[in-house]
Amino acid sequence: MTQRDVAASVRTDNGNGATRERNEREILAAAERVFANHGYRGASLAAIAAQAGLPKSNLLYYMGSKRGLYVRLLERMMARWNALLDDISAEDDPAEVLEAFIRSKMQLSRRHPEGSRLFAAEILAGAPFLQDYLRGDLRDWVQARAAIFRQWAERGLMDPVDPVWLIFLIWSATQHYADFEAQVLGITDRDALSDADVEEITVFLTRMVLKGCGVAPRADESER
Amino acid sequence: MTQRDVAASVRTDNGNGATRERNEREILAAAERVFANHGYRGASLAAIAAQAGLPKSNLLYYMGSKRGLYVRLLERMMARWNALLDDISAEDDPAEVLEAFIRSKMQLSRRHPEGSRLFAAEILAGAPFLQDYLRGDLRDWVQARAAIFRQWAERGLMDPVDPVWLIFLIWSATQHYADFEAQVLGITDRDALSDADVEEITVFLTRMVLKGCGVAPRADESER
DNA sequence: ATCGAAACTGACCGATTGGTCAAGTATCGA
DNA sequence: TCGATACTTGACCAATCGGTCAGTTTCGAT
Repeated sequence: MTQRDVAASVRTDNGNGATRERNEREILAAAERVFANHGYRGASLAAIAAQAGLPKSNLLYYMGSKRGLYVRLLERMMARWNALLDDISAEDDPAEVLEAFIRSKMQLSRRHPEGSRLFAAEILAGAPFLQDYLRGDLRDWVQARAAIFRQWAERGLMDPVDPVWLIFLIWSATQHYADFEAQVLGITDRDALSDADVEEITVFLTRMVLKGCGVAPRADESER
Repeated sequence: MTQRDVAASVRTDNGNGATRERNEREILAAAERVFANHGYRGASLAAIAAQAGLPKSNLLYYMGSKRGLYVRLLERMMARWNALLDDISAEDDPAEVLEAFIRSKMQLSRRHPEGSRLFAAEILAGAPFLQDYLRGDLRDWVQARAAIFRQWAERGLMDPVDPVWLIFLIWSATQHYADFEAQVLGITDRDALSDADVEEITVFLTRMVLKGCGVAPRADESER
C-alpha cells in the first residue's frame, strides 16, 4: 500500500480495497456458518449468499468457486490453530504447559465455534481436503509433544501414559463444547454457555487431566 | 408388526418378509454410511442407492422419503444407545460403574462408527431432528446419573466434581475415536484401530477418569 | 468531464436433487 | 391355473445445484 493509498483509505472508509475487504469478511463469516452446519456437500452457495445478504453472482465474483471458498475457510481455521501451537521444551513445567494447552484450546473453540464445527465436519467426511495436513504438519506436531511428555514421564514428573492418547483426550474434551454445543445446551437447559461456565469447565478439565496423569499442580494453584 | 406379518415371516424364512428384510438392511447400512459422511443435506438418495446396489426408485419404495429414512436411522442409533443405559444406584461401586460406562460407550463407538458419526453430524447441524430427545429422555438420564455421582461425592467415594462435565468428558473422549477416526488414523499413521488399540485406549481413559476424580480403583485391578 | 478498472447482477446453462408414476415381473396361497 | 400382493424399475417432473457471461453501475485518478 502506498502512502497515498493509506491517505485515501483514511479519508473515506470505503476506499480502494475496503469494499472487497468488507464483503469478503461478510462472505467468509456466512460461509463458515453454513459449511459448519451442513458440511461441504450439504452447503449451498444460495444459502451462503442469502446469509451474507449478497447475490450469488457477487459471491462467486469474490470467491471464484465453492471449492475455493471452502479451502480458504479451512486454511483460515488451520492458521488460527497454528497460532496457538507454541513451542515447548522438556524443561518447562508440565502443569503449566498442560493447563495452557487446555485453556488455549478451550478458548479457540469458544472464539470460533463455527470454525471448529467446520473442521469437525471435514474430519467426519473423512478429511478429503485435510489428509496432507493431518499426515504432515499435525502429525509432526503431535509427535514432538509426545516426545516431551515421555521425557517428563521418565523424570517422574507425570505418569507414563501414552502421550498421543492424552493429546486426543484433551482435544476431544475441549472441542466437544463447540462441536456438540446443541447437545450441551439441550441437556443443561441453557441458551448459551457463559464466560463463567467456560472458565468452570476449563478448571474442571485441567484438574482432571493433571490429577489423572499424576502431574503436580502449579505452585500458585492452592489446594482447596 | 401386524399379526399377518408375523405369520408370514414364521411360515417361510425366505418367504414374504424376507426380501423386504434383506433389502431394508442393505439400504439402512448404505444410508448410514452416506449420511455419516455428508450429513442430512449433503447426502443424496442417488449415492445411497448406488452404495446399496439398488435403483433409486426401489429405495424410495421401501423407505418412502429421504426424511423418513434419516429419522429411521436416528431412531435405530438411539435404540442402540438406550440399550446400554443400564440403571445404577448409589449403592454401586463408583469404579465399577465408571469403568463399565467408559467401556460400553467405547464399544458402541467401535461397533457402530457410522451410526456414531451420523449422530455427530446431526448434532453439528444443530440437532434439528433430536431436539426433543436431548431436552427430554437424555436430559433426564444425565440428571439421574448426576444425582448419584453427587451422592458418591458426599460419601467421599469421589471428588466433588461437576457430574455433568464429567459425563461430557467421558462422552467426548470415547466418541472421538469414531467421529474423528480420520484424524486419529492420519496422525498415528494407521490403517485402522486394532482391538488391542481400543483396549489400550479404554484402559487409559478409565485410569485417567478414575484417578482424575479421585475414585479408588476396583479391588481386582492390581497396582503395577 | 472522462476514462479504466473494480464492483455488481440478472439471465441463463447443463447437471443433479428428491420424488412420482405407470408398467411391469415375481411369488404366493388357493 | 389364477388372482392378489409384493417387488422392481425406467421415464419423467419441478426445483435446486454450482457456475458462466454479458452488460451495467460505481468510483477514484487524471
